[in-house]
Amino acid sequence: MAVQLYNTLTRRKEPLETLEPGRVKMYVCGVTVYDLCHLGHARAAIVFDVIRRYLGRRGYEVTFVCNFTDVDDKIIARARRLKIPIGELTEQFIGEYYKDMDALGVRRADIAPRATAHIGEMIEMIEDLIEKGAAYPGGGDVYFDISRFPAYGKLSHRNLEELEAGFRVEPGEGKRNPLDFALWKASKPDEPFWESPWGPGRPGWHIECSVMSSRYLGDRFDIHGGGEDLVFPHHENEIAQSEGCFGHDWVRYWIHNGFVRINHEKMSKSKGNFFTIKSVLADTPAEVVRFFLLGTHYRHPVDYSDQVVGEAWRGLDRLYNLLLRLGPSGAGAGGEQARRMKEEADAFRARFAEAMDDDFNTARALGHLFDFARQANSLLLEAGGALPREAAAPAVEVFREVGGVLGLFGHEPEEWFRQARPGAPEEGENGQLGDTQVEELISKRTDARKRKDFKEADRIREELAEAGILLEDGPSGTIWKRRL
RNA sequence: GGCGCCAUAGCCAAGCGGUAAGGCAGAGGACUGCAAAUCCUCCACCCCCGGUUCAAAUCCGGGUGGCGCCUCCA
Repeated sequence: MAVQLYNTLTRRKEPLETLEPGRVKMYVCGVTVYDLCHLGHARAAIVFDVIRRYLGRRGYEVTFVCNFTDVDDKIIARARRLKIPIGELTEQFIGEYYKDMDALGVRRADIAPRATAHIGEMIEMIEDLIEKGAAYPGGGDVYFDISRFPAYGKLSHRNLEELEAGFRVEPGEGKRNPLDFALWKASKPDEPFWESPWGPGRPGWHIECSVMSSRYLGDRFDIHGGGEDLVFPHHENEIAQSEGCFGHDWVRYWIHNGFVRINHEKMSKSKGNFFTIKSVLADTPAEVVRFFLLGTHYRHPVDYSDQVVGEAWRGLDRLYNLLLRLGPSGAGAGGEQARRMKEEADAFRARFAEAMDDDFNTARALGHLFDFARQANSLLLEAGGALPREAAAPAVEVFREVGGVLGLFGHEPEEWFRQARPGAPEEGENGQLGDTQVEELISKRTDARKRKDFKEADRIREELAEAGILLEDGPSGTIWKRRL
């Protein structure tokens, strides 16, 4: 059974049939680097990161291209305000982008091209479009001629009449038709520019993706992705340019992710209702963010709130707790449990694949993961709380596998539970204890428990509790977690 | 105004014609020196009204309520 994926172009799920067997070429629109990234960028990055990882796991050789838009109005405006060259500004925010995405566990693209490094090719493509009669210069600008591309609107499923009806006419532009869009913009005084056959200027936004994708993936490729706000006009325009230039169908599958919302509204710069990735990661582990985001299907909106993230965190804890329990090797004869653990792990592996094959349904996949966790916990219980290493191995292994796809379970479970929780005493504050202090107290308590001095044992438990440390006595000793 | 998406338990969420996954929270029970963790049990007639069908949360029509795109936006 092939991977099924929802194609914005056809509004249907379709089986993935790649141009070349066993290979997937995908291009995802990256960010405009003039400011810090927010959670909306994080979702897009994580969604396509997971898609890419899954296809890789599924046996495809994936080539993943994700660009940086490093010249545009906002970049120019901001650089001017800061009185620095745009290159300095974009360099800085590309750096911040990588810090954020690395922190979120987003694997880097195979190729991350920058618009300004492909200006010459953009000019060539624009010239080509002019030659083909699909574009025309006007007053130092160059526009794409919508009337020459009858299929315009096929991605966003609109027709020209509808579009014209709602279009806001912008004055002072040399367009023949209000829907025509700029391929090249003449530069104003004091703006950065590149020389071109039409005079000094800079590329329009859309042309860069057509140029860079074809440069690295060829003039046809399999998957093009981005946030759903890019469907119109950005991706529609890309199609017009590319198909107008190449003279054939361009991209096979269009994938768009839904928005992150705050109080039911789209998170966006202009609304000002955004959280930067940095601010979120200041008090939430990256894996919690991933887990939270992957708990909703990628095409649906997700509402972000402290409450919901807290719930996700506790859910992830449950999974990590299983990993914790699978760690220490128990003595017991785990033959029967070992056999069943293997069965459960295999069954889960199959269900996970089934869910992911169905339009990358991570939410359903996580549901199966919790089912599996319950089964594994039951087996652990039957075995007296711990299993021999060989018996636990299939479970640990399948966790590794799905973790590798989802970008989860990258921590040692002990370490996971020892990270600071929000509201816990701050480092250096009264009551905050270091790991070694905690462990000393635990060993004192263990001695006390051996003497059946439960009063002293409970006193130590209480002391640690006040410092935000939770103790759990298990078959293989006492473990501790940092808790509120 | 045009086009489109969504509406499932206290909260989040899957579901794509065959009689409601999963998580969080809550209740009861088991286990435990205590506790936590874990396990078991319980907790939804799927926004409303019509229609199609042997059968609808799922399809069609009409409401109501959210949201998005049409302008830079992941």
